[in-house]
Amino acid sequence: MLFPNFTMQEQLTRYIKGIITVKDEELDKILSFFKPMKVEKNELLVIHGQTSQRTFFVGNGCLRIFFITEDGQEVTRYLAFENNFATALCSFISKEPSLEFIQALEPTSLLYISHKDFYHLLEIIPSWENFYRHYLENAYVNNTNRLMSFLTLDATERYRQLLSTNPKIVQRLPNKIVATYLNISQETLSRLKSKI
Amino acid sequence: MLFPNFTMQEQLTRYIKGIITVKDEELDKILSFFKPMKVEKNELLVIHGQTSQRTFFVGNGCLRIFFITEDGQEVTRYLAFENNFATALCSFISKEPSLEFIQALEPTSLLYISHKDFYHLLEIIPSWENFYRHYLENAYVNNTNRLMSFLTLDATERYRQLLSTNPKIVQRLPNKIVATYLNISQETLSRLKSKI
DNA sequence: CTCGGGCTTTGATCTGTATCAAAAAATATA
DNA sequence: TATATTTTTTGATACAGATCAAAGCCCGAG
Repeated sequence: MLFPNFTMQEQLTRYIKGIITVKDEELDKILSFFKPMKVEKNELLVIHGQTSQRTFFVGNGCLRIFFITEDGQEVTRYLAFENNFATALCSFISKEPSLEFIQALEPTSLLYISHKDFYHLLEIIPSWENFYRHYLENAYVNNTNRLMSFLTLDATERYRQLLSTNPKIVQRLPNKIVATYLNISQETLSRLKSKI
Repeated sequence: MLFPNFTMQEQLTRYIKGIITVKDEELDKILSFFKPMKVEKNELLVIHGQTSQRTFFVGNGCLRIFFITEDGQEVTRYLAFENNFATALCSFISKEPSLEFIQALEPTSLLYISHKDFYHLLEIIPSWENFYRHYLENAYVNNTNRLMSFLTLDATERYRQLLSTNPKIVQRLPNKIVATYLNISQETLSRLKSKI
């Protein structure tokens, strides 16, 4: 392939333009800070305790953000398929070491930008502040919805909701992972799948 | 009292200056959009289904943001004491009707700004965008911590965590409310308080 | 001071979901 | 194709916390 990243840069362009209006030279500047990268299935991109220095944009494949509880249980906080960003956002914001891991669940090609470059863009490109605002707003709304789903729905209802709002997750990922996303045990997921 | 709002404006000034650097005339402009208001105990400020047109800054007293589940349970999403903002943020962001209520739990004096004016400030005062960014970042981090606490802690652990990070909530508010904040029944809260 | 209505506590019971264990099925490896 | 490994299913049991019910307590209104 002559231009292996052509498509991914385009995908990102489309994503950005869907949110903000930018001049072409600004867009070029923005894109110039995103580097392509390929990761294998199960590879870790951010390791617990490490300051998250990068934000990822998935071109193809899937990333999951998860953490591990005191008694060793994995909990999946976020799943990003193609054309989505994935960041250990809390650590990105606070600049504290990450409590979370980021892992590829499939062979994944992505673009990444460093923390430093991301903040640099905030300074040199006014509309990037706007982009970030929308990104934060969106992350906040998602998180709140997820919080509400845990506070108000039982396991079956959460699974039903996931099926209707995000069927890809159930279709593409193994039960094991889906269960950690719904915060139920594999056994319970298996049982309620057979009932629905 | 001659200047009943003097203190509250000062409180807000201190809050804003703790986050961003603003010129005095910018600050005056900002403050000019915040109007004072008093609400009685139990009074509702935002009603379910209403587009949230306001953001509140608590001068004195306490506001809670809550929603009601399908089977009629109240769930408290956020509690704001003095020197804190309270917004039905999802509805503020999406401009959709609010799924949440905002209610005073004590006689409360506050400053409010309309949605429209808030966005107007974003346009005319560049550092306000910065303020809002910090506000969003902070809201996001809080929400994520709360999400994690529900995913990883049992009732007793959540109560202990609340006691250590936010003792005011336990001290100032009736069990009933604390229970809806921890998402446990009053009976369970009563039982675990007696054990600790 | 006292009466009434809400809070809080205590007890008994029930239920959703976890956990443990093992079989069955699917997938990867040789 | 056979074998090893992982994932999913099924069954049995245990438990945290809900719900229902009733008694006790507190605090404000008159």
